[in-house]
Amino acid sequence: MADLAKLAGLSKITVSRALSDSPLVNPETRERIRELAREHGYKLNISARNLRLRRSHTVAVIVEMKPSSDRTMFDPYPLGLLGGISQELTAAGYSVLLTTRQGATAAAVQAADGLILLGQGVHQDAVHRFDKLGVPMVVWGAGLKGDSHVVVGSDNRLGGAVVADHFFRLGRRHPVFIGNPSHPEIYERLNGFVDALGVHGIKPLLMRRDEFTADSGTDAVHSLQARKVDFDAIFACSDLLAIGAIRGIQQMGRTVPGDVSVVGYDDMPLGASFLPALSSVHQDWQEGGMLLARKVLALIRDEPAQSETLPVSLVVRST
Amino acid sequence: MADLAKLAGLSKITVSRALSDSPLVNPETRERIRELAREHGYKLNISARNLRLRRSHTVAVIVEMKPSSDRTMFDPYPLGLLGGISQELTAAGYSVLLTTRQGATAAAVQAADGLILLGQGVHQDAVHRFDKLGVPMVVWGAGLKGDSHVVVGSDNRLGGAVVADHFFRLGRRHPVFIGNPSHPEIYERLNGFVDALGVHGIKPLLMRRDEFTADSGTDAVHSLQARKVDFDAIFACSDLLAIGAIRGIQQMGRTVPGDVSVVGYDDMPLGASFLPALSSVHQDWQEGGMLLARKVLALIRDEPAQSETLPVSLVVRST
DNA sequence: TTGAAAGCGCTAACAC
DNA sequence: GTGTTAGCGCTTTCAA
Repeated sequence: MADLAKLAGLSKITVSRALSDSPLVNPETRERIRELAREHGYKLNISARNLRLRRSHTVAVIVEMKPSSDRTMFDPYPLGLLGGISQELTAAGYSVLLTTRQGATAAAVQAADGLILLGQGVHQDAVHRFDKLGVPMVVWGAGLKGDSHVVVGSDNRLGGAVVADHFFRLGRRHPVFIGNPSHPEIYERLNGFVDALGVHGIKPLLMRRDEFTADSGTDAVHSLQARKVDFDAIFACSDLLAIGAIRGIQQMGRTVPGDVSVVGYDDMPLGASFLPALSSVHQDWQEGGMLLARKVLALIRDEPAQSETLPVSLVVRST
Repeated sequence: MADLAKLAGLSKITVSRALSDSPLVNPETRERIRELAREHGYKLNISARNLRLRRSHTVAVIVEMKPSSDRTMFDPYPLGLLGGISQELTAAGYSVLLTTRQGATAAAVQAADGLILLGQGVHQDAVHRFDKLGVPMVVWGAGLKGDSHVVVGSDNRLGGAVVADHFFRLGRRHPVFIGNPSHPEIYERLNGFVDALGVHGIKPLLMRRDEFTADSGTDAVHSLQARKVDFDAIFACSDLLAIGAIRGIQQMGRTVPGDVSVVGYDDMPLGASFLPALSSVHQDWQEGGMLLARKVLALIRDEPAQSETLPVSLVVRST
């Protein structure tokens, strides 16, 4: 900047103002300086600016990247979120600092102006650990009632409810839920499902399955068969589970959707091109990421921010 | 730091040395200072350090996040890479700055000490754009011969070759390749496949398919049938394609693996729990990410770094 | 083994 | 509309 100032015959501060679009500077002067900067390949020194402004202009995104079979954290899911987050933060002049839980002790993370937690609900210990940093924080997932964190997540209750409605309208009266309700998000799906069916006096059966694999889905259906359970609809809380369930149903000699309706969750590409094409609950990850970003930004600016749930939609295909 | 110095009755610089593990400082003094720092929740100001050291201690990772059907960029893939990158860079005291191509004009990205490009091969225009930044850069994908970029990628030629060997040992003599060889990585797979088969005097058929979906795989098989092609093995360059191909084969009234052997690529979770369980070429994304990170770090330190390909392995399951 | 001085590149506050 | 001064918090000389 000092060099540009010398070249332009002006002072450093005028250069600074010109480059940061300050209204204090004469438009012509500004253009001249900008041109000079371009010409000489000038680049703003972020560290110096951040030091001066006492801000890092950075938001740390802490991701659970260990692909555990326990959690649907592999899939298109995290990338969609990250895309939305990145887009929104970049537009606001903030950087996205990507870390795992282990890496979160790094000085750069501690210095972040804000924190976004992905892949762990509010219930996890991790959240409390990061609470202590005293930095604006937003969490993806399902909120706990009475919890004071800002949580953004898709409306899992609604997800359960729309599937319930769908089944009821199809005349299904013996629905089954497959999944692991000890995950808060899954628990909400189950809840929405149960409540919406309850209105019609229907009580679904819960088949608890911890793994989110196709095998696990097939196995669940085999169990139903072994227990001679009468069922005509399955709501699986992941697409892989759903696909496995369909396989199990076909092995029983029954048809989908003739004898049994099946709906999955997440609307993964594989489901759409599966045969029969899987009906599934769709969530807009990108939008979720953008919302997460906007919330941290609000908190950073000392503006209020509330938890928010995103709508989901049922994509009805052939199952 | 000045505060800590006052508290300890020492000078700023001694505090700085103590906290950065300088051998110049008395071990007892160091411990005393560290204890003090902990006690008072002292946090290093990264911007100030970076300003002084004239480094950002940041590596920008530029990801193509638009999930195009053209490329398998959704999937576990990028997260595995990102995990490896993050792990390695964090351990070296560097931060991972995540951006998209659009966001790459941000000042923070321009200030990065290094660049990692994901999701676009060396052939893309994007690479040349980033070249101009004059920052150490490493690219994921397939290299071009004669190209001077540092490229890390899995050994796609080997991937093709192991599948060829596998087919030959099974007695298959009429193999087909399904995929889009205009992608450099896919092109290499095809090449390895063709060359390894050529040794045995076998010439595979290329079924060009641009989409990496299951439908596209099914369609490819239907085309083979319509053209009355005699085939007994299919190498699909994605798992989704392979699954679609298997469906097509079954619709023809033929069996997998009885009549036709099928191998996919990427070894996605869905393939393993597909029925029949899909054989696939496995790549170690995590390791790839770590390697990418180590290469940029080397370049940043002005050490030499060469392109490198990672081995892949064929996971033989039921197809 | 410790310290004093200097300065990295930027911008807010206050003149003019 | 432009300039001067000062200082953000750190580490590399150089000196003791």
